[in-house]
Amino acid sequence: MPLPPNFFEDVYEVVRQVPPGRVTTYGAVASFLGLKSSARMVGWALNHAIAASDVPAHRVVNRKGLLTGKYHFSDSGQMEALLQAEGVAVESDVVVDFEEKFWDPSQALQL
DNA sequence: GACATGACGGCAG
DNA sequence: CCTGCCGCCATGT
Repeated sequence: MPLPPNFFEDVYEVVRQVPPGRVTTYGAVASFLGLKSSARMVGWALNHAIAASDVPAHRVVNRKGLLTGKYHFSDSGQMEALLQAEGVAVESDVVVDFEEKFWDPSQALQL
């Protein structure tokens, strides 16, 4: 079994720990969970996570800071709106100062 | 079982 | 900086 049985659980928990005004990437989460080369699985899990609620999937973007999953939300502008509401500037579907807003799961556990 | 697709990432050109 | 190709795992046809 390539994926851990609790893969969804782990993804949800990590994403839930992303503080407001910050964003993380699929790759970072995947790497943190041990699926380093399978960032797609993270996106796949998050897609289901939206329906699961409680998971701020809008805080997860790709490595360029691009809001790749905006079309998976109820409204195509929902993701961007949520981010801007939290203080994350978004322009052309891309997080402004992405490096600055980036939050790494390993960084959180590093405390 | 094979082929195509997808919220990605890294590398080469 | 941008584009294209490959690798990755799971799902749908």
